Amino acid sequence: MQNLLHNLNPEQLAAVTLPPQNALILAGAGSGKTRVLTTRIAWLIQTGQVSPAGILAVTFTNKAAKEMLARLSGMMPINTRGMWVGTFHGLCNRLLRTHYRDAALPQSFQILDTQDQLSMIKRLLKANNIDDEKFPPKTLMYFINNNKDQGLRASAVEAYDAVERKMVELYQLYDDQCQREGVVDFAELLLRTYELLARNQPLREHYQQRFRHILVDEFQDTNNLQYAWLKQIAGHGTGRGGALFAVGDDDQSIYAFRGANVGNMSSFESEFQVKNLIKLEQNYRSHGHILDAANVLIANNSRRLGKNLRTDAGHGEQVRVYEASSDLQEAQWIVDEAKNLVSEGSRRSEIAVLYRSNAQSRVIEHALFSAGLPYTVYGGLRYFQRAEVKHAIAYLQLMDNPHNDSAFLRVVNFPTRGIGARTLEQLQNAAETYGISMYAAVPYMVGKAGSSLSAFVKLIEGVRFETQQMALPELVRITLESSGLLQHYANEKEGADRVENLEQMVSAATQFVGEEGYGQGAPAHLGPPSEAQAGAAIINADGVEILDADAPMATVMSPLSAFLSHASLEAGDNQAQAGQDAMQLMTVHSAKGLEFDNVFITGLEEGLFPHESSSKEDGGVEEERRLMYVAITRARKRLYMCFCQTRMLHGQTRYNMKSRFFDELPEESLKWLSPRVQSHWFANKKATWEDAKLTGGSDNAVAQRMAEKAGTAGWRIGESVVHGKFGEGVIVNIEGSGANCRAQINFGSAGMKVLDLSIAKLERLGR
DNA sequence: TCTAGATGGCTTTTT
DNA sequence: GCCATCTAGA
Repeated sequence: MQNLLHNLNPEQLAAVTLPPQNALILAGAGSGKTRVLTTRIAWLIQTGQVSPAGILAVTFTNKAAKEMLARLSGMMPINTRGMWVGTFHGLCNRLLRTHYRDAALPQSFQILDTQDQLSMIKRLLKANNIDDEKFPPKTLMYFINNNKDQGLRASAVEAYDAVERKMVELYQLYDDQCQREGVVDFAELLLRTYELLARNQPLREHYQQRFRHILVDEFQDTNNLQYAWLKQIAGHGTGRGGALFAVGDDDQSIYAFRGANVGNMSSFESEFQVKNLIKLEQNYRSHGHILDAANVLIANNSRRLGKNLRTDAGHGEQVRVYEASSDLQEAQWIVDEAKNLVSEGSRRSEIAVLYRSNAQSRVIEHALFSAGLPYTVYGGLRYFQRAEVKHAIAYLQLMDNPHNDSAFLRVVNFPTRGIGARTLEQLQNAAETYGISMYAAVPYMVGKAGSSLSAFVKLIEGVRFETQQMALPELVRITLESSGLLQHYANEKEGADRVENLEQMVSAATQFVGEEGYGQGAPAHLGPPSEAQAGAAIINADGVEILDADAPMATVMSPLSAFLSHASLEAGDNQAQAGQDAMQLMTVHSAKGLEFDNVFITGLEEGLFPHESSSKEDGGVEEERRLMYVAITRARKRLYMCFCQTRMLHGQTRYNMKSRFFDELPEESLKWLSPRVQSHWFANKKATWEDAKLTGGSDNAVAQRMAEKAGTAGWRIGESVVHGKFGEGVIVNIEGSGANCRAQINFGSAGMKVLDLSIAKLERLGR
């Protein structure tokens, strides 16, 4: 116990040892949030306040769940079994598998990932002859998901015009189709569980009584449905529910675009009458200047719960700021600085390059590659999303649930078996006529089309039969061979990687079977034990027998079903060579939760960061500012920020102003590495900053002489200017010469203006 | 059925 | 400028 609580600061200690009541912990970046969460759980158990079975800990990502479990088992001698630690989706999956009948799902229901969902919607639109120009599949998908995230079924959605009414209609058709196929999308996992518990009182009360302590990580990222789910399981308003311990940071809320509602934090505070609010403001990560920058920046946001980070680490170095003439030069500068860092003894893996959007990585990657600096880019295709792996998964899905039309369509003609579009169209019509799956509709097909289709069905049935008694890895191997997938890719010229990925599936299955507690030899197909065997049967006060979803997954679902869930819910790693000491390239979003000694924040330009589309949305700029806050607080020792005058974007050269966030940072914490007058026009003339110095005179003067020669009244494209009315801007283009010279100037928030250079009162922005 | 060429779109991301 | 997706034609 002493050991457990030792080294906690007073706020952390207070949070860990709070009485068993609802609590909100405002945990700033680098304040030891995960530590508090896990120590709280360990403390509750070790003081005998709760048994492991009374703990429910919810996270958003599998990574966070795993980390929590790892830390817990390192902290406690007792094992973590019986404790529920997982993602919202993972926990819901477990509940639905156990109570599949009450949830009106087939036992082997399958989970659609985003790709599957979209292709399903496309199919739906086609089948109903809907113009997909008028109803873009993606729009419909967002519509459906957003409504589910709000807890709204099609029947509950209010439509105000014809288009919306149609969308609602399609939403209903989509749900019907999912139900027929026995598949659920991600949002459905949550909504279905919520509805299950709402409808089923004994079940609801059972879980409410069981979970005495519910702990939630990254609470600011919850959407409305997730919050409702938590309220339900915590028995809000019943007077006998468990205590909800929510940990979050409103300043790090960066997922509003996918439905997260920071407002849930204050709703929680008022609705649960939270008396225990603790702020963790002691930062153990960053040096002073970095923290000052973060604090001063985020203070520009209104509607904060209010929090200020402090450190004992001392000021450290200033934030280094660099203005490049072009994105190419920005990348080169990063290379140079990174080389310096490495030669000063930094590990490459302690250097992170952050950007707002993925498109920015290309130029940087190119520069790093040319310089021979090893790097890894986060955010590529995940293992289970690769086409060949998805194909293999589809075959496995058909073994487990042949009525999954998405899986059927994906592989019915892959590798090609002479089953063309027309055949499938007919099959689809038949399926629709009889209200059955495409697989089930095959016997209704006649002629040549019919025979090639039945051959496919025979293939699936054959493999299913052949593997009846086999363990999962063996089943996977047989499937890969019998389906012809391995052959197909082996024959392809560039198929070696794909073959390797497919073969990796066998080891993935082996590993999975071991980790999930299935016997290595357990038959993959064997149905789960009867409900009486699975978990402990519980008799509630009304004499109703309830099965608790407590049993290990092995008793709730077959190895094959479990493996398929795993493939959907945990798309796998996307990190390349993990072993190598490589620089880390990623978006600011994916950097959340990570920390590095050295961090570059790149592309700090108006329109890019803050992103231009954010200014249209309500509160968009505040979210961008939080994103910037997240970026800054990733750095431990050294932070770099950079931007450029010229950038290639969408195939066009753009001239952006430096980000407004620079004006919101404390000047004394910044160190400008470059004067502000270098223009891209120079760069185009292959004149570098050094050249300008050599040619003599002040740099400004040189630039001006060159501009005057060009007859642009001394002004250059790319130059930063100040206008009395419009403020700071960047010259984007100059037309005409002499007295008729007019300039197009991007004034950022004041918009784009065309000004007559002989009339407009402009001043040069120097530094 | 396969391939080349045209088209469109383009912020962020986990499950 | 790049990528995924669609379409026309061999």
